[in-house]
Amino acid sequence: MVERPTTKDVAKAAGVSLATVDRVLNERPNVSRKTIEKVNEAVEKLGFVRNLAAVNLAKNRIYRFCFALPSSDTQYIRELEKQVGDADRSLKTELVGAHVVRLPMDDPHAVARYLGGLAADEVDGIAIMAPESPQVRDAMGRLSERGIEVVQFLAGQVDLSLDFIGVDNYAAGSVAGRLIGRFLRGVEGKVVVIADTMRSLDTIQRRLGLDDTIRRSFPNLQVLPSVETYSDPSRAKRVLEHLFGHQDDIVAVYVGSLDAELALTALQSVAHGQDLVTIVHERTPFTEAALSDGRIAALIAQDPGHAVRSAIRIMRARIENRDPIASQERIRIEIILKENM
Amino acid sequence: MVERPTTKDVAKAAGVSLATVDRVLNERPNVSRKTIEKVNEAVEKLGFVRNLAAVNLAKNRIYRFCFALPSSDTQYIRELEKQVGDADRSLKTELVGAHVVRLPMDDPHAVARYLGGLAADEVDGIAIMAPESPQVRDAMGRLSERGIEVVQFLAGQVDLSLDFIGVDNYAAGSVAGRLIGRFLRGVEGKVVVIADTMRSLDTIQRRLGLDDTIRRSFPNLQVLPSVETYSDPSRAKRVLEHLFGHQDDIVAVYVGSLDAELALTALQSVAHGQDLVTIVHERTPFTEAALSDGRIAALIAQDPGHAVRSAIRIMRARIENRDPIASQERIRIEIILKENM
DNA sequence: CTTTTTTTGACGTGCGCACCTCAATTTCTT
DNA sequence: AAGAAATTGAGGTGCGCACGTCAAAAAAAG
Repeated sequence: MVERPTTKDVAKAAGVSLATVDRVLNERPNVSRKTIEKVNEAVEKLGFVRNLAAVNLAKNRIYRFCFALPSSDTQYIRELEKQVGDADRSLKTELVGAHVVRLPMDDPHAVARYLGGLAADEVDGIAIMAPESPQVRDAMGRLSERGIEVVQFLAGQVDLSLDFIGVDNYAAGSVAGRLIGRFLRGVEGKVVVIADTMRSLDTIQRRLGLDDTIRRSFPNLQVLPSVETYSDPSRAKRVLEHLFGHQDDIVAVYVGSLDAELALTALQSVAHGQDLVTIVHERTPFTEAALSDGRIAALIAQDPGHAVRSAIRIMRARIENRDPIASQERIRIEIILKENM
Repeated sequence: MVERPTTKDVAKAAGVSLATVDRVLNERPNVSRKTIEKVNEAVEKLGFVRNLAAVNLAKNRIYRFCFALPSSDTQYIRELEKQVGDADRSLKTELVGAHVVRLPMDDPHAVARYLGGLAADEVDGIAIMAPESPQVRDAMGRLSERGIEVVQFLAGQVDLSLDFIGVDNYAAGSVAGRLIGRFLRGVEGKVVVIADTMRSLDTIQRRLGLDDTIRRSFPNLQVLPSVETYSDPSRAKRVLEHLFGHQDDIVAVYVGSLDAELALTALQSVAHGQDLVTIVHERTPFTEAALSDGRIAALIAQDPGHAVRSAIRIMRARIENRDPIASQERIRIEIILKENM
């Protein structure tokens, strides 16, 4: 049985009092440089590590984390909401709570207004899934200054100094490119890209990754200009009909946004019976079914449960002034086939 | 600010004393059926959840977990060892320690002897990565009875009632099969399977998965009998030379064990310049390099860091009599291409 | 109804740390 | 050297719970 050193041991080893150790450990004022060093040396020497249980108990701290998700009600968002609920339940015992708010992410002012109204005594951290916009970015920065931990969740604001939880979308697009190229093994033809809208940063990055990989590694393929559905089924069908009417050697389809269902439904009525290599993003009941019956060749996904838990761990680590474990928190780009569903 | 209910609140709500609440919560004897129900109802009503920090503090409990890994010194095992070290460091603050012991896994008696010598006061749980064998299985069962939590780590004993951390190897083999079939897109030819030894359960299961998928979905391919290297480079080279000398339409190679380096090195000298779809298991510096430069088409992997952390969480949950979060603990079969390394 | 057994209550202690107050001491100013 | 300021020590309290002791009350057995 190995006894862990306590603050008392540190005090003895450093030749100072408990109060002083406390001052050093909690970075309170009025401690001389020399004393700080003495204590830190003792900490090093003993390998002292704060007992988190005791810290949390003493602080009697409850973490309340909020996930701001889009109000659009897709299967993927619903899955995220469920994961937040699960995390909330299973982390109760560890003194953290998590809840969801739905915000109209297409209205940056409304989002910024909501964020602006948040107070540090109602929530300790917030994970925001909002598309890039200056208003939102500013609001996030201000939250951060007000002492609320902010992370970007699955959707990015460019080059902000906040933590980002989610995959590298350029790489995700590249993966799609390689899968399509590999699955077609030298066949010549054209690749259709379908997206909700190409104005979203994530979609743009995925498209770039796809283009670069295809251009570099699969010159037999040609990527067509993106088709935007604007989440409108009839529009989707119309533009796809036009496309398939004018191009006769389409061999692959890549849906670069989150609404695979809309895109694939439109596609099915337009390109029925054609042998297409189809790649879409994210696991949902719909995409899983499509993968099972072969309408989709592969799925590129990021685990929503992992993303939620990771966001919580990161916010918590930041609040406690610890460094998150980078390797644990990196969200992987998952490739899902029928066999590893 | 929401106040969490405490045992005191439960006592008040149930109309009993703190001592009685304690008796019920910790399942101590001498409590009447009625009282137990009253307390449980109060717990339900208030949504009371034990404060883990307080529990751990009061119990002043330190968890010591052990990872029993094979003494064979491959890159993958070394990576596992590193991950255990990382976990040990980052979980210090949460009162858990983890360390590695290396055992000669090819000697079941030695393994069983080591396990038999373990006492419950030196370790709280052990994760064992040992190939299937009756002796080891028995020893694990006895450990479990002696109050040491045991989990099977990445290598399985069939149908034991212990937790298993690792991927479904049949599915992993199936994934390999689908990747090979997809990447070859109808090309006819033969698939070579290379393994350290086919006597390991994991390897057998992967082979089965591969066979079934190829047979069902890719009748253009034919899987050849497995080649065993016995971890011997010269033997590997010899048998592969023989194989490639007698078969002229080999189109794919699947390395079903963990020693991709040995197999690929032998392969390279034998089948230099041939266009083979090669699939191997696990990320190591070697396999990553091979993936980068195209010698490997894809990697099938299970995240060793995740596996280690998952094993620790599961052992801990078992000790605390909690249920692990199934979805968090499932190890995924990862497909890794150049683009999502 | 008494005796035995079971059930309950009251109370104390300690886990390791944070945070607070009030002196006592040391160091710096002028 | 005297006062002001900075630094340190001593000590207490409480976080929520586990665990132990002892006595009182209630229920079961005779």
